[in-house]
Amino acid sequence: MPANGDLDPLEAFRNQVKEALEAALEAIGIDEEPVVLEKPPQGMGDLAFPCFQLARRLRRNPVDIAEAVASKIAAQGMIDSVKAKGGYVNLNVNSESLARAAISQALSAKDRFGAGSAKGVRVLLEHTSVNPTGPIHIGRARNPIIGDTLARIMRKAGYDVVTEFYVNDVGRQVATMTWGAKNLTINEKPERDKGDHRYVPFYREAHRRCDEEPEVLEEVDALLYKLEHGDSEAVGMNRRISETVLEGMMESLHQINIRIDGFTWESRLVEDGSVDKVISKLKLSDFCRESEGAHHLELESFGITGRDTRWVFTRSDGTSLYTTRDLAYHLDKFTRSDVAINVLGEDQKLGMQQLAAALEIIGSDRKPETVFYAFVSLPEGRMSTRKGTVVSLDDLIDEAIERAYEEVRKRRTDLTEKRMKEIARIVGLGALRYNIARIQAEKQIVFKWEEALNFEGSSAPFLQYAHARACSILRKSGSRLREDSAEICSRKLVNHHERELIKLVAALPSVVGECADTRRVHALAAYGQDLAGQFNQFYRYVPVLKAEGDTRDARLALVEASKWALRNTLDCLGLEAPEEM
RNA sequence: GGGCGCGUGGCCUAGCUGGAUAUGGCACUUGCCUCCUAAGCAAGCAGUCAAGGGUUCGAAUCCCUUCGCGCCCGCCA
Repeated sequence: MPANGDLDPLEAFRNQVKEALEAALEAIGIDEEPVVLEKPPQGMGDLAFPCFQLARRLRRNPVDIAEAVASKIAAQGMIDSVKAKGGYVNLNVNSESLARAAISQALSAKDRFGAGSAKGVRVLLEHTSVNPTGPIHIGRARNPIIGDTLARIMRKAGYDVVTEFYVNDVGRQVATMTWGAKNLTINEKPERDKGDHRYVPFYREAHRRCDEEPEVLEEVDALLYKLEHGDSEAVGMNRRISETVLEGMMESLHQINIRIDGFTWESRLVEDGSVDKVISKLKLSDFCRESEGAHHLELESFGITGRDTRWVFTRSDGTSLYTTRDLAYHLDKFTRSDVAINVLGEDQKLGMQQLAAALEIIGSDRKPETVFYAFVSLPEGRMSTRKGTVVSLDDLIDEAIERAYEEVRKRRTDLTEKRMKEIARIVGLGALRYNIARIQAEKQIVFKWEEALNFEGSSAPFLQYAHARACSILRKSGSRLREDSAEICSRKLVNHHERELIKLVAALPSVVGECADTRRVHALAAYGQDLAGQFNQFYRYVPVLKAEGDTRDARLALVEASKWALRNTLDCLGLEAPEEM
């Protein structure tokens, strides 16, 4: 039994099935066969044990084996029935005990329903970490959404999660921006009056001047050198500007319900000497080479391939590079966590491979885990700051709320303006997050407004609507849930719609645990859709308020349990659960 | 030149530790509001799972080749 077995009704069933299968296999003389279970297609049961592997090993017909195994399993506990079919042993869960377990847990755990027990594992989850030079655009917006959703899911599953943003305030890009802010006079107004947009015109112009005027480039280099050698004036100014930009970016993230627990400033790692320490260690390595004053590691033997297998970690003037500092950062992270996870764009894959090799070379036994995501592009191609084809997260947020407001107005005439605006915000921002979270991270996304702000079908409003419907029933019921809710549910909820809904509600803890362990956010979005869809069917076919006696009370309890399952799923996805819409 | 990832009905997508008729959604056609909010429900239409070969009793899933798309191979971050 896993630590949280008592909290997970489906897990309990799975364990009973495993035990029963092991005993049955032993009874027909088969030892040490790993029991692998799968989910059969609709209508064939709840769990299946395929006998084909076994058939090959024993040189026996899988159909016969399945029948022999099935005949040795008795219906008991949560196992309701066992049938052999075409080489599979299909098992059905006992609806009464599942209802009892799931309903009682959902009703008592409430907003904790779905949670796994504390694992005592410290997770440091780094996400977003974009350069503080300008606003976040949607090409990168997957990062905070995937990162925050994963953090929420892992927290729910019982990990101790701290999210962190690594602020790159040392490199050339930031130095370029700071140089621009200090030396240029620009009348062009930024797109928005917001910290992250403020220095964009300066940054853009400074960049252009660097390309065209060598002496500007030299000045930026000089500033970079000062920054890395602790010149207090340069460091102070750079820090102020970075902070302003960072604050603007955080405002945007707060709007989509994302808050980051901690920040590590890259400059700190330079100041406190940890970068120098890493550099000294690297220089002692057998893989280190020097060329014209710059140092690099020769990583060919670490499976790094391509035109260049060198990994440079100091420039000729002795200053460090981004990845060198990132190496120091990872060593720091390891002291504060048991598991370090990075959410990164797929362009960082080689960099992470090199980092892993460098970690090995300096004798670290730890490596970060990485969730890579592919970039979001526009129908006309890649987003480009220079071509001016970027869509900022701020634009997306505004558009989402605006479109949602139109939808609310179409449907509701009875609400106050304030209430409509509030619902529009919840629904619009939900749609935005859901549409990013629902897609497997490694798949490319071509951004289209009508998809990103979809309000029906596979979308946040679909889930939120089911939740609002549940709330509406509960609000109108005028009665309190009974103490013996779980018991009457197990007796009275007998029709197909009720039972299928219970199965999905019962699955929440397993789904959360699975998503957390595999670090896959999109699977929870898919579960949410199934759950909401099943609730909507129930809503359509099973009257609650018009039912009578125990049946009414049992159905009300199921609505309440469903409400918690929906709400907690929404919460893990970072979406708000409106009580009306 | 090399490496990594992706390629599933007109469009988006799940499944990818090999297994029973390939999951949902959008769009389209057709029903359902005197009934707990129709942002919903039901039915229909629609698939050579990029192509070819191989392994296997069995391949969307594993292996090889090819094609297409993305990303990377900086003393940038």
